[in-house]
Amino acid sequence: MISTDIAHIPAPEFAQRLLEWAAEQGRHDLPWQIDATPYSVLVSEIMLQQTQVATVIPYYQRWLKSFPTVEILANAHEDQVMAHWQGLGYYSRARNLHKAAKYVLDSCNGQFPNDLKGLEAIPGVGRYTAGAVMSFAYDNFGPIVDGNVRRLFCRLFGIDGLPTSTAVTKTLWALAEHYTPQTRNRNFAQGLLDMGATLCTPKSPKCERCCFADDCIAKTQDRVTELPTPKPKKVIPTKNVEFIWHVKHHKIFLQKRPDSGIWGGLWCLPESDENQVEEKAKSVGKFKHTFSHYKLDATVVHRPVSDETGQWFSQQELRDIGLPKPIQSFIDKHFE
DNA sequence: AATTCGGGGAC
DNA sequence: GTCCCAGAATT
Repeated sequence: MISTDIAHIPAPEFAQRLLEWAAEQGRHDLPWQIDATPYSVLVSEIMLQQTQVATVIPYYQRWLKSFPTVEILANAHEDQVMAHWQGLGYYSRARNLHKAAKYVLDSCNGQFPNDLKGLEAIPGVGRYTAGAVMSFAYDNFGPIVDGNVRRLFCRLFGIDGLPTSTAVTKTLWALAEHYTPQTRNRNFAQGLLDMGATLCTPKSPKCERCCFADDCIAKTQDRVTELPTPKPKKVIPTKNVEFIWHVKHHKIFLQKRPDSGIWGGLWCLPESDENQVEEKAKSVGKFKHTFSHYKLDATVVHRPVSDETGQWFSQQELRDIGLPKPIQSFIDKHFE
């Protein structure tokens, strides 16, 4: 149980007010809200992890067109799966979603689990996604805590401390379980997300349209700009990397990157082993790229490569595999 | 408890 | 440029 000291709004009243707000001001035309099935909800939720709605929409549409059912996804080739994820980032999500389809087919007799525990056993599905599938696919009890809920709750209940810290996270989940009703869960969960995404935004929240403004600790104590507690920023390092340019007979030589690490599972120009580099090679070109946790300073050079370690691709074939965008863009400039 | 996974929207 | 996004898995 959570103390009424923090949860200062009665649960039934909270749900009622949120549902009413959602009916009037919520989002009702997102692609994954149409004919939601456990599979389509899972696809959308995995894509939406740390990724904004506007970015996901075209990927979601293409995905369901190519992989309309969990069976078709399970039987698809990995390269085709990765190609559909090209440019979306966090590529382990794609590999896990592929694994998830195989898991549902092989270990669940093709039937999606319909409880939180069963859903969390699916590769790539954590506590948030399990709750989201329960709510959106089954319209059943499924508490959710994502970035939207963190921000909304930290303000509404006046919670200090880093919103992703262990202590605050524990409080947020307790609040989510406390306030999540037993009915109308689809509308309830959607309302929470809509409120965080469209009203209780990081900057200049639209408190005048909020159904909880009178009860919001941050608002009533004029601490909206202080909550949630901002993350301390840190400087990101720069990595210098060499990629290898190997072109023969209008074909380019690529290697599949290991599952772990950046661009995992994508085809890419071979990366030269720094320890093996003895002499300066002729540079083909350079490019820079910024990730969230480091900067990449890349040089592309001519170097010998063992043919066993990869495959040759024509310009045409490059379109059917997943290449990192900076690599794709470099190749487009220099190939042919 | 910290780190590692991308890329882009919004400002 | 900065901040952060319908987080999960790994160390």
